[in-house]
Amino acid sequence: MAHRSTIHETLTAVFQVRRFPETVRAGESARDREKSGTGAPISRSGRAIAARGRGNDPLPRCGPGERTELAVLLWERALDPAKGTWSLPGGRLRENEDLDTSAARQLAEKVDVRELTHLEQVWVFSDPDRVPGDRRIASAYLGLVPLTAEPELPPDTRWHPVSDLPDMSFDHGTVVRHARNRLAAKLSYTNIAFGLASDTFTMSTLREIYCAALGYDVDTTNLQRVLTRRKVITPTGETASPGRAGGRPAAVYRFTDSEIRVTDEFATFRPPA
Amino acid sequence: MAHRSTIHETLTAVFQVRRFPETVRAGESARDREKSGTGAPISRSGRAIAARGRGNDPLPRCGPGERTELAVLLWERALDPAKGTWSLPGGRLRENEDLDTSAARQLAEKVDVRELTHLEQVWVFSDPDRVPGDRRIASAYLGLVPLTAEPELPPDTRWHPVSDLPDMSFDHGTVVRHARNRLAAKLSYTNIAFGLASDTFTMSTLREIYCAALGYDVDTTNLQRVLTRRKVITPTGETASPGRAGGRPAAVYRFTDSEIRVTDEFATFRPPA
DNA sequence: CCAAAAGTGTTACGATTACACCCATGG
DNA sequence: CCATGGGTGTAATCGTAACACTTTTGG
Repeated sequence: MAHRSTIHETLTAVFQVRRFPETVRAGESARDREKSGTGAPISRSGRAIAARGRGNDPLPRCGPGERTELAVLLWERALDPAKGTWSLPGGRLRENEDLDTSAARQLAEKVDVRELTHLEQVWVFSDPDRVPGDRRIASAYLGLVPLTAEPELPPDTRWHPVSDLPDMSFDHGTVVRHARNRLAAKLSYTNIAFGLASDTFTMSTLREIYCAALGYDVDTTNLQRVLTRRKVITPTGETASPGRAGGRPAAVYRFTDSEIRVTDEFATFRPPA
Repeated sequence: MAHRSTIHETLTAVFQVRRFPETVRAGESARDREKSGTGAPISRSGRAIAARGRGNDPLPRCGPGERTELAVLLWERALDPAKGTWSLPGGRLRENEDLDTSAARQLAEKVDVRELTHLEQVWVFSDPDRVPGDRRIASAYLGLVPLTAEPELPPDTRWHPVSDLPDMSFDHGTVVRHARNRLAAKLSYTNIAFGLASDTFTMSTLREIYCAALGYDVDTTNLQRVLTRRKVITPTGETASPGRAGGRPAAVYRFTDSEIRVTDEFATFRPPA
């Protein structure tokens, strides 16, 4: 039997809340989605992009034909093994770094790590045959990038909505699901959303973030009250001017801490009835 | 620079609810711990052992001078490095096993693994210098042994109350705390207590288990209602005869499942006010 | 003024905690 | 018949969900 070396790698599911063109759910509940859906894949209005390019609070409202969704960063394999499938960023652990350091370093090849607001260990995948060739033990990580960041990406790399993952390499799909579940759970009892939000934001922006990350609808009012009571968010005192549609100007908030913290050990958001 | 090989090991915190002689809360926190802490865990009354030796529901009431507590299995190092400190069972990962398998195999040297009712991954410790010599990346596990089990132990191995750990090797103390926190958290929203309870049991026994594992007092009445509503426990229909002190015979229950399961995603036990 | 967006207040509900009271048994 | 657990029922509490109503702004 040939000698097989064992290497240790990290794999990071980097999440960001983004807008995607409405997906065409072919075959099934097709028509409704189609109408505004298919046509506009690339066309995120220049204005929107410009507005988000800046550092702060660009109220990303859902335009028609767009959905705000949790996205994960993937790159497409140009070579075998698993050519053409999509993979999580990551790579081999070096001799003198710990896993956290390694995950951050590997990510630097794909995104500007200065944009990375949070990184945490999620799970270890150790099936001896999880990938062909040498054995690779994978430590899975969860990473977060804020709403307003628009990092440059290498040509093989793209954001994909987690609700509609492409053909994934090896067990990378499982990794994404694990990480997403972890994120959703932690939204309830920690301030982890700081990693997905921009420096300052309005409550409706924050609501969109929570909706996207949790996968269900959240009430703005209650979100505000809960997060304020727990001192997770703090009003800056400023207000944001409304869009051209009018409306009352929104109060601007920021996260009290920029590091993860358990804010209420016994808290649980629940999906709507 | 000398070449340093990297190996992957597992470390398992095996927990069992056990009775210990009451710690003497003497003058300060220093002396008391030393006295009964290190020395005494052997002197459990013969009767208690006999009663618990059998397979089912021996209502372990706290006698005077005894406390029911969560215990962790440790062995004492006879050799350097860290001679005389206490370690978690574990060891090196083999080429053709995954981490779960490895953890179970390593444990077989310390306890009868047939007694092991649950085993799950908790964390990875990867600091390049966490132990002297070759680099060891440690995957930490949580293991459970039921109340009634009284496994044979090797001479260097002993149960220690988690509230009073001895001098621990390397980062093993941190591992124990991590695992214990994980256990406490999962008691709220999963049926993980099946791993700590015997096949069948009365509510007051189960209460003791929850108290020991959570570290705070739990109301028997409410525990029964909550676990019944969630269908975590099922009445067997039998009753246990009361002790010589008299009292109404207790209903006997069993856990509905003998595998971990999320029973109520949004549940949280809270400590008493 | 009217529509749109944001914020306030109130109620409803679900789950858990706390506790008083009734039941069954041994001595 | 009484002390000792065990079990049942009910009230109190806490947090979040739901929603109607008021405020502020643009057209």
